[in-house]
Order: sequence, then structure tokens, then C-alpha cells
Amino acid sequence: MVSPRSAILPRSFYDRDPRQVGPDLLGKVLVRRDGPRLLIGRIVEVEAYLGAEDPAAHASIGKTLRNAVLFGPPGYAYVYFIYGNHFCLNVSCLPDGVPGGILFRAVEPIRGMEAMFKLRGIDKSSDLRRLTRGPGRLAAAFGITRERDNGRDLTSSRSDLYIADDGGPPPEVLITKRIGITKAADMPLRYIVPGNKFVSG
DNA sequence: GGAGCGATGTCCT
DNA sequence: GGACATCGCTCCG
Repeated sequence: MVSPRSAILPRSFYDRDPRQVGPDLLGKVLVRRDGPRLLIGRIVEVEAYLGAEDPAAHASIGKTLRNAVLFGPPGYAYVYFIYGNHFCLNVSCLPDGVPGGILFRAVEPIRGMEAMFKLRGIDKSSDLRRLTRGPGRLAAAFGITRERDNGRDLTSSRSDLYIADDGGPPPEVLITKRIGITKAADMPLRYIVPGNKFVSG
């Protein structure tokens, strides 16, 4: 638990269109239990990925071994490996059988920064923004790998990885085009907290 | 501080 | 065999 008022987001939160889930995730906290430690970051940037109608989405080619989690029930982690170097974290949305998800692109570190620096393999004197700005960095800072986390239930307090509402006020939300993609690059499916220094791009 | 580019694993056609 | 929801390094200003 992040604070006495914090509550893990229930499965019903994710059982909606990613275009509704995305903006609602801003301001919530991503929590990793790393042994006795807690790593916590406030979500400041996400992107929605849809189904067959979204050529940029992994789900657009249909269900495969890799993207199966996106087609399953809501609230589960979809972790994939990209560019031979990096992992990216998503959460599945919509009911079982209907694909869709949210990519986590950046969080603002709140707690456990020392462990995050270690997991990232960078010096503590580095710019704090290098910790968790960008999906690859965020995943590394939270120790997220496909082997460990793909298919993990993100709605359980017994999970080592979950998302909670700590009672903070809902932030301002700005919608923009998604970044880092070539297909469907004009769809307005990126949600950011404007002015936050951990937002990428 | 920004453009350019190489690294490098996995998946799908 | 090619694409890829990225990052960090170099080089230039």
C-alpha cells in the first residue's frame, strides 16, 4: 500500500475501451514489490492501442503467441521485447476475446529511487529524468521483464506488480498523437500530464 | 540540445 | 528476411 487511502485498481477499471482507460490511468501509481522494498512511480504518460482498426497495435494482425495477453481478460500485463534491447509494459483492456491495451511510457519516481538507479545500471548523480522517462527505461527501472511479468495479474495485492489510486487529485490530461511508431501515426491516442518533466518526446 | 545511427532479440510472413 | 510501441552514443553546433 502506498498510503492508507490507496486502493488497487479493480479489474472493472480495465474492462473498458483503452481510450477511456488511458486518461484515467494518469495520476495513478505503479507499484513494484522488490523483496522488502517498494518501487513506486506516478503515471504521467501512456498510449492506447486498439484492435484490428489500429494498424500500429500488435493486436491488429490477429492473435498470436506473443500478443495473446491483449486478447485475454482485462487487467493483465503484456510485456514484449523490442529492438533487441528493451522491454515495454502494457496492461490489457476490454473483455476476454476483445483485444486492446495501454502502453506505459513514463512515470515520475516517488519511492525506491535508489533501487531504480541500480536496476537501470546508472549512477545516482545522473539526471533523475533518465530513470523512468520512456517505456524502455521505465520497464528497466521497475525490473520488468517478459519472463517475470508477462501475463501477470495487475489487480491483485498479492502480485509483485500492481496499479493503485493513492488518493491524489486527478491531473490535467492532454491528448496528442502517439510517438515512435510508423503506422497510424496520426491517431490521437497518447495521454500525458502537460508540463510534467518525465513525459518523453 | 538535436540529428543521425548502430546495437541487437524475437516474432511473423 | 525484414520489421520493430527504443535507447544511448557520437558528432555538430
